[in-house]
Amino acid sequence: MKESVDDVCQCRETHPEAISKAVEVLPAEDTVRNLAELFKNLGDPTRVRILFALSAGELCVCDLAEILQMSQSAISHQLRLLRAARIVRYRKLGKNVFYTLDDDHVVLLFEQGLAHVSHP
Amino acid sequence: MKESVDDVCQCRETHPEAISKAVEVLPAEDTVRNLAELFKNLGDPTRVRILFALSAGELCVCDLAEILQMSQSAISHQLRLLRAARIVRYRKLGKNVFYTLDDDHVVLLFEQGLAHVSHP
DNA sequence: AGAATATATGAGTACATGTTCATATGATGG
DNA sequence: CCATCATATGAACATGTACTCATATATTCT
Repeated sequence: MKESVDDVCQCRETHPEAISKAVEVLPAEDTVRNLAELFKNLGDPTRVRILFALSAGELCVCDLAEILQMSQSAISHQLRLLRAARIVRYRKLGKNVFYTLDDDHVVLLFEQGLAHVSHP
Repeated sequence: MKESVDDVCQCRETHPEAISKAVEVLPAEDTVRNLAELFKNLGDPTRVRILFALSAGELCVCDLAEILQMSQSAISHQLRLLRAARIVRYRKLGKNVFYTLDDDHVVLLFEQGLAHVSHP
């Protein structure tokens, strides 16, 4: 990510008021990055399905593999990401590891997202 | 994406009730794909910033390049994606093309997302 | 202790993604 | 009509991603 002021558009006809208004609205770099990261984590069909499944209740890795008809390894890799993003939580119980949604924000995001997907 | 039933986890100790409950909750393939696609589109810092900027009002490509301090080309490529996803709308006016948020779902999603990002 | 089960992880690979650079398109003004 | 400005787009490239396969870790049972 190289930065140089001259990389920027050389248009002359900008709209200063609109620009400063937009600049004010822009959140901190960190916030933007975290928000994008969150959405990126929700932006994969496998993870979406995992999270939908977990919205019905606690499940172990094996259950998820069965539900999604995917390999245990594939599921495990995805759960790793979701754990790192603190989207899911887990508890070990014997040989099993049970996963749950960390909170209900995800469900709300899904509902909101579905409202958009189910277009006009 | 290869599919074979034997690719699936060979655990014996699954939880049938939890599984069928989860399976019921799983939306159609299409729905999952569309939802994931939506989130994927929101899952990039550049696009997040573009959308935040647009939440303050209509902007032309040039304005966005100035605001984000990025090349016109980079912005244009991202707007292409956002257009295709029907997240933004545009109108041509002379040499300029002005972009706006297609609806306010995105703002709601951002608010919801920020609530999650601003942790416990 | 040793076998079996459940999960995690590292390497490898095919494919997607975000940017740059160069150039095309399309509108406006001399 | 030609030059200029605003935007769009294609190719190229470097990086990221999602899976598979093989293997490691950890727990339970005998």
